[in-house]
Amino acid sequence: MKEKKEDRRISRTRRLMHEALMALIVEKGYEAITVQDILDRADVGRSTFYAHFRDKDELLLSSFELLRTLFEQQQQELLASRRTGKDPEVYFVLELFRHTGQHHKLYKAIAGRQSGEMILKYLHRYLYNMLIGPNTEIMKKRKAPPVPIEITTHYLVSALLSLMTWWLDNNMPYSPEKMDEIFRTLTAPTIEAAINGSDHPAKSPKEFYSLFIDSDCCPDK
Amino acid sequence: MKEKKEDRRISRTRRLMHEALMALIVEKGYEAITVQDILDRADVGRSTFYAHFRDKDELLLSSFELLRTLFEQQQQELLASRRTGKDPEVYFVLELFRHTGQHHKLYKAIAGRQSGEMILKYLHRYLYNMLIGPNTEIMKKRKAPPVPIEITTHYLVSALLSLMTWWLDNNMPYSPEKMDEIFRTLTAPTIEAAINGSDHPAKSPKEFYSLFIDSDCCPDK
Amino acid sequence: MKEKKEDRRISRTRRLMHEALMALIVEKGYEAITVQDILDRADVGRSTFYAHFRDKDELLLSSFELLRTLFEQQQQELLASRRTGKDPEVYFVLELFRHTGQHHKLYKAIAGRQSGEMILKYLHRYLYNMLIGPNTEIMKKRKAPPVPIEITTHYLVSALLSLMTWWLDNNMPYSPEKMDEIFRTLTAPTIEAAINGSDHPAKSPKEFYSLFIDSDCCPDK
Amino acid sequence: MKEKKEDRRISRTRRLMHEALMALIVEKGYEAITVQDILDRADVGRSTFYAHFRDKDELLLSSFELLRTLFEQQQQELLASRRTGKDPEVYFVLELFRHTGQHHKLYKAIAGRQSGEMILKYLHRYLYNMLIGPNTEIMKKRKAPPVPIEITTHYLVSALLSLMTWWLDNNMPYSPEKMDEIFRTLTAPTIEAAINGSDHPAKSPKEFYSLFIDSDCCPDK
DNA sequence: TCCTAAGCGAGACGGTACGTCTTGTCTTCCA
DNA sequence: TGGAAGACAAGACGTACCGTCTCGCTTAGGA
Repeated sequence: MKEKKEDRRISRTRRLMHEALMALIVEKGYEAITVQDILDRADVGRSTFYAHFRDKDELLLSSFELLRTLFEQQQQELLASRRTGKDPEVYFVLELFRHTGQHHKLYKAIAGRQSGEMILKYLHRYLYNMLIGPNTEIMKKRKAPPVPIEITTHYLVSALLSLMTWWLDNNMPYSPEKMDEIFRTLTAPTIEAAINGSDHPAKSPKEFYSLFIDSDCCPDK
Repeated sequence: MKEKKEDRRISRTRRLMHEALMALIVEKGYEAITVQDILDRADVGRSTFYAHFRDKDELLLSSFELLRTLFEQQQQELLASRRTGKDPEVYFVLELFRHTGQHHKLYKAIAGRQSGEMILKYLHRYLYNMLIGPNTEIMKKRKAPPVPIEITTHYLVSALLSLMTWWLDNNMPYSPEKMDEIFRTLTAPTIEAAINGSDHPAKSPKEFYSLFIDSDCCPDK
Repeated sequence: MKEKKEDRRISRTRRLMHEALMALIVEKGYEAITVQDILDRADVGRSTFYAHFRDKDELLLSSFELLRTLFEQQQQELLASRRTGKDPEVYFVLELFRHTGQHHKLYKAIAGRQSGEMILKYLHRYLYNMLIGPNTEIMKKRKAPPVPIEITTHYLVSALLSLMTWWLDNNMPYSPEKMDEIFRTLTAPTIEAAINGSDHPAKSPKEFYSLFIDSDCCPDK
Repeated sequence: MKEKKEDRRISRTRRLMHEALMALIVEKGYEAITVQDILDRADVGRSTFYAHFRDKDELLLSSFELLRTLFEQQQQELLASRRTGKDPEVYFVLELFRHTGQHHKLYKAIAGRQSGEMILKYLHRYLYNMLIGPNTEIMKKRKAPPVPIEITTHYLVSALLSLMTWWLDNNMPYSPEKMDEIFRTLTAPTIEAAINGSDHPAKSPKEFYSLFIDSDCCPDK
């Protein structure tokens, strides 16, 4: 009981700092934020900050884990509520797009310009771990897939994240549902192909590249 | 005549700074480098540096453009030399893997952990511009592709880059040729599907996700 | 009865802090000591410390008063024990040198390099008050001494303290008795001169300075 | 010639900092001064400060050496100008009192409250070195002085400094000439006594202490 | 016997100064 | 006279202490 109170006091400070960070990220972007900015906004002492976090990055990561936890809780609730019905119908990627869309200001500020690096790496690892389990399961049933399993997984995660960042960077011109559909359209055949040799094996280079390179390309500026 | 000499002098300075940057990147990674480090290594005055480049990033970009130029020249030469023969057989992605493999120390330091952000953005833009032209051409001939063309292009570029970085970050366990093949295996069906509705339209979500998520996934922590 | 016990409890804490301070002073010198050091050493809570002392200095002063009390008690006892005999023979300065010599570790750490300022001021005041009474008495009996009485007193105290610190800083190369003798040798004529015009009045500047400055002195580096 | 200019630039910054320090010392006392205060006052960057001085103390010492140099130059000039006449008549202690009186604001702020420690130590060393030479000379001519020579010198220096600080702390109630006279009155017999056994040897303790301690002294509060 | 007040430890907290570091500007010198 | 050298201002960083504070614990005396 007493522990609870102390915990609350402690986390009050942490919460203040998280909130300050979030507000500041939306305002001026992560990189431009100074530790002092956070202190001023959160009305917190410098030493307090460093007592809780090694640096700005650790605070960001910590905030991010809060977001992740939030997302996962929502997923659990959704799952639970729908399970009462007959059909679960909870699709991860769709929910991810929805969640991201809801917090788009935050995600855009975070994953858009800078700091993206770190956060994207984090997300990549997170999603990778999410997929690697099921994927390995599936793979074990088949034999000798034409593409190594980690590559496929890495590839799929990158693909998802690239759609995500494109979506955010372009002000979300489509609905989460549409994005989900696009994702499925683009990756489904790849998955098919990567798992079993698929019906049509890898095209020869010549065949493949003739698909879209038909001129002496003079790219860029 | 003297202008020539002066030009050389100038570029001597620039070259020194480029070399210093490259050496330092390999040594300690881009982010950890200080302008002062570069000055010391290149034995150059502070003002000299800022006379040539706005900041560290501009120097990196500048160095990168040198690399790109080198790559393009190699491509031209290759193309020229092979064109004398009957069959061009110059495949862009393959050459890209080869080139990257050759300079892997540099690319790893640059595109690996740090600084990746900026350089990857740069590369993304570069490759995007390379593809967007041909792609648009192709698209015009078809009608109403199921996925917007910019998304497809963005997607493909991200896919290529993700393979690239995976390859570098994992110490290039496969040959460039193998990577090229993997790339083709993974993207060919996607291209097919994105351009014309393909034979099999997007699977329903339920169908799709059942492909690899068959359990209450409890990823990571 | 209860007060007694409580007092004991209280003073137990205070005693711990005093002891910690003393030990730490000998170890690393007063200035280098942190309040935290004291807390750790005394195994005492931060708030407890500040409940007893405003700051580090107050603790030092308080410790010092303990020492002074000790010294005075010793003096009283000595006085009492000797008074039973015929001749008191308790000479203040001599006892001071003896006392200081006994606790030289402490005094050296305190009055040597650091913190000296405060403690020396304190001692100065203490000794000054000790002398000012008797001196004034004596002075009243004479008329118009050539040097104002406060100056003489201040001077004598400084002289004593300077011998004291010299003695401590140089690892006490002489016995307390010898130091006492030196003190008397150096100050007796001054006292004589300061009180009554003495037999020989102040020398003229020329005469005086010719005593020891006979060359163009080029002091120091 | 060019060096001169550079020197001037460099010293311009240093001069600004010295001036700022002096002004601030008079205003609020040395200890209360923050490095930031100095920077603000001198309109100088933080790094610049630390490029020139390790810390606040080093700046103070440096300033002090400037003062010392000033004093010594004045002495030289005085000496030179008077030497043209028949009689040098430059008396060191007198001039010291005069110099101190001229800059009393500064000296009071510096040597009064805090920082005194360091500066007084410095002065002590300075004056000690000034005396030790001539004194040793004189001593060599006599044999076996009753008080070791270093002690006498240390004693005299302390005596001078104690008069100095008393004078400053009490708002200079006497003229430099009077202080000089007092100094001579107080120290002349001591010097006499310390050098040769003097006419009257050290009084016995009983005799000596009866001079001013005639009651059970209850000093201090 | 329980109760209440105080001494106490633990340590979170706001605040301030420090000395380090890096950046980009600006002045000065030299060839 | 234009480029190199490097002094400089600006200001963020992470560290170290400080003195205040809130919180429960223990304990001892009075009910």
